[in-house]
Amino acid sequence: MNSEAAPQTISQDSAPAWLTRLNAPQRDAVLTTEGPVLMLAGAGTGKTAALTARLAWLVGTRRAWPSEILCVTFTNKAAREMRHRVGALIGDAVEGMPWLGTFHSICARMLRRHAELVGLQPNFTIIDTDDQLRLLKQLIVENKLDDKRWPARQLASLIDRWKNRGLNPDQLDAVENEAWANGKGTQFYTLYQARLRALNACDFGDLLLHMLNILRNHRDVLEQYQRRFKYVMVDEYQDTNAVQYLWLRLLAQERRNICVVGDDDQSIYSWRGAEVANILRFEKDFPGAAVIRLEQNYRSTPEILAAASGLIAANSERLGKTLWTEAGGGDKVRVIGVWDAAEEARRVGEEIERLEREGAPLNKVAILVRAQYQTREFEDRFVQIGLNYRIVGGFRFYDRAEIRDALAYLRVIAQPSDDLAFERIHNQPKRGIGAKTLEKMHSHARATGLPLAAATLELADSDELPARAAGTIAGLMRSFLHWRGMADTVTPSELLRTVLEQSGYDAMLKAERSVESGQRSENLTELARAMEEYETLGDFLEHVSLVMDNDKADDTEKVTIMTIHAAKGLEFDNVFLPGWEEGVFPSQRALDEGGLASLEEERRLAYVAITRARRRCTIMHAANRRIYGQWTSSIPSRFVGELPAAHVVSETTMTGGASLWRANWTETEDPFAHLAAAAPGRVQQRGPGWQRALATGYETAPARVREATRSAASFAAKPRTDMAAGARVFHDKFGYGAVVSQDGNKLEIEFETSGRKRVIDSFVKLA
DNA sequence: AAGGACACCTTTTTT
DNA sequence: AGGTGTCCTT
Repeated sequence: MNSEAAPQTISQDSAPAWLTRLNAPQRDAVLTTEGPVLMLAGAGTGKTAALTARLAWLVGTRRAWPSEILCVTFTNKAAREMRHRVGALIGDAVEGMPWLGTFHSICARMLRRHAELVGLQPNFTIIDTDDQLRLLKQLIVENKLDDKRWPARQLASLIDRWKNRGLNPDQLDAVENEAWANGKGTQFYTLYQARLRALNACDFGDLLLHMLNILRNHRDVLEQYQRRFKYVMVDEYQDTNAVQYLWLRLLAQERRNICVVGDDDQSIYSWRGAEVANILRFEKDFPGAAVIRLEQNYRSTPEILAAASGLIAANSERLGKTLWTEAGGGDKVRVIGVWDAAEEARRVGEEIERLEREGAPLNKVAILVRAQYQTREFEDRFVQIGLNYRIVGGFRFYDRAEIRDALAYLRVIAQPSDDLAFERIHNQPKRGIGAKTLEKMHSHARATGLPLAAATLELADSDELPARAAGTIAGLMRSFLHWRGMADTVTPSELLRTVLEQSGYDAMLKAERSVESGQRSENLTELARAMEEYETLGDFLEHVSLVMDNDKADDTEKVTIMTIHAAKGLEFDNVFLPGWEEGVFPSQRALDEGGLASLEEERRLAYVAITRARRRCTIMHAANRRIYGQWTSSIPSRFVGELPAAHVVSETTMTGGASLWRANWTETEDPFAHLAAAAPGRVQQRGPGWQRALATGYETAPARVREATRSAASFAAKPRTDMAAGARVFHDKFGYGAVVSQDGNKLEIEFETSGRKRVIDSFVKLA
């Protein structure tokens, strides 16, 4: 799309090219500007195209100024993308779209204007999860609860849940109140809120809850925003939680020009309070809503679509969509069974090297995992074979200790009452202020009601502290005064450089002389560089807490490794989906706790995963995996079994194919007996995935058994030469035993405690 | 006050 | 298995 075509006005009869390029339902979604609109957009159906066109249309036809449109997304990435694409359609007008952003950043912007209505100052701090936990732990300890029995994490997640549901402390019912420390829910929630207010701070949940409270309690403010926002648009509506829903409803209920876009089949965030119900009941909330279905898929091959559709069909409670595509051809979805996670990584590595040789760009290859811990195996392997990769998510840039320290300094400068930040750096770098002194500081702060930093300054002026400690503290406080004075005259990034230098932080890193400390210094340099585009410290700090992420632009070609959650909304030519095993995906937790609802969410997650693929999708399951450092046998995921057989082809890399698995499992013992026993309620004890694996890979001749090239070699191809009958050996699971016979790479061993077994020689070492 | 040993708990997923 | 938090030692 070129940005020269930037019509500022559009008349109805000369529709711009970007509009005529849309398909009929997409165009409907654009042109139905008045009244409520529910856009049900399946995966890959051009929902962002429709949404951005709609925005451009509203602005281009002068129905609204950019500043009169509220456009909400969930992630910063989505907001950026939308801003970018709208810009391509209407040009610079998009610069003036202050209300395009995430729920959190938009609410933060609003809350700064009305902070005093909820007892905050406009420069309030937004604390992150880490600060939140430290704060809660302090509260728990101060109030004489055992923080082992009642961990801060648990309280944090309860409070989060309450906030997500729009509940203030006084709105908790008896059940919720009981949920923490035998009826102390309300008390601790209240204490926490009071403490935050005293710190002039709020957490992520507060951004929304405070704004909701303001809109509820201050008619004038509500009306001001209702007048301002002529149109409201919401992306990923299936992911909204109760507060977000209530907030939107208040803002949109007057004009009713609200257009929500979503896909109930891609609702994967119920664990953080999202309620699919919001999208399911939209038509009830806004009677007369136009319902527009985007069902033509522009992304995937028919085989991939069919596999995904077949899988998701197993869910109940769907609004129902039928994805179709004009494209033809394409490979079936492959399902590959491997021995263990290491082989899984080897196999993926080989496949990717092959793709690379065929000229496929690595940027369009992704490995999507269920949980972060699965990435390690791939990382290890790719480092070994020298394959460029990038891991998205996990630790963010600003989660690193040195970045958080630097930010803590800046926070204290920006806001002297930020006790959490002050506490973080009071002895970083080491100044000889330990637990004892800190305790005195805290008790003095409590006694006087002063912020920690101010109380500390007072304390340093008294004889309460040893002269030495008092001296260093006084020095530190003088530094802060000095920096605070500088803040108005120098740029944020200059300020940071000064602080790092004068505080001794730089010196501390230099003195360490390790590889990591060098890396840390670089990170801090990077931070200072990132700050250069901000004019004020406040701007920067807000960006850090709400917007900043670490996907830096990177021009080198890399394979992407990330969680399925993080991949939502993205697409790749080639997608690898490892770890499709019961207990991994669906996750054990989903199986244990959430019942059918959470199993269905896992299935939606599987659906999201498959629909990321444009050309080829490869699903893998390993027979053995280490979980919590313990070797565990696993059976293929039930989702494997639910894939429609006509669109799937199964393979195994096992050398000797069936015999190897059978030798170990089906003939000698049932390795899954414990799994079956652990799930008495399960109808099919082994799950359909197991049936499929047996049927396609191991019982009958497989459709296409691939002999592994390199991957199997390390564990199966070459028998060990250091084993002979009679050798005493050790096996992780079975313990000590004596080799009875050797058959290729398989050993028959008489174990001292567990009897005679057939095992793979690589799992055994000489004792 | 600081550094080291040990117990422990973990793995969903993120604004 | 590995990282974190707590306690014990110096």
